[in-house]
Amino acid sequence: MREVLEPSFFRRRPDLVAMDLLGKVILNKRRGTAGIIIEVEPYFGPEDPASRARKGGDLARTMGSEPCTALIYGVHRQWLLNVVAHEEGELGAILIRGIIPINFAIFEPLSKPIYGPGRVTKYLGVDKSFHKAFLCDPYQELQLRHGLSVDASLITRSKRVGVREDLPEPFNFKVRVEDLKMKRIPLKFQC
DNA sequence: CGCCAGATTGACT
DNA sequence: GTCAATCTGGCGG
Repeated sequence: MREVLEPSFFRRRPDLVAMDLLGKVILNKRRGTAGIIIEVEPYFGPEDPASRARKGGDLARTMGSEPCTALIYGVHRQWLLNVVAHEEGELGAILIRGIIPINFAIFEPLSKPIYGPGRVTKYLGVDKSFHKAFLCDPYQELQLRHGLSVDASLITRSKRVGVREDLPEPFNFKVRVEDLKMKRIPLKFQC
């Protein structure tokens, strides 16, 4: 447990990956910051009116790159952290919108949740330099690791935040913090 | 090359 | 409530 996620985890439909990312851990090894993911949004290919995939260029190319690659989207003076996720030959990425800061070593919360994709990257110390980093590699500075298991019944769905033209289905996924069972888990390995 | 819009945030009227 | 900062790609001249 608590190891990095497998790339195959991300080789599925972005909405399914998004839901399963809730409870997982994002870790910045260099900075020593980490958080449990509590809010995400999937973005799909060109059929998704809110997706940067339809714009082409580097963002669209990155959305089609190796699943588990970081995609850093710069907008309005924020860096937004996404993880590439898609089936073979498709495009997709998951936006990380909320975390609970944790002490990774003892796996305990450090503070109230952080909501807002720009605030998440600011807390974690993620910027453009992490663009295209591979997050399923234990030797990378930025990693995605296993964390808590979240029951599907505890996931709330709503429309994606801040998009003008959204898909008919609600694609914002959240877990309520009080529904997360935090328990002390001894660290089996050092990182 | 200039200008616009967007998956935002925080400061200020 | 309003405004502006800043990154990227599309579009128009």
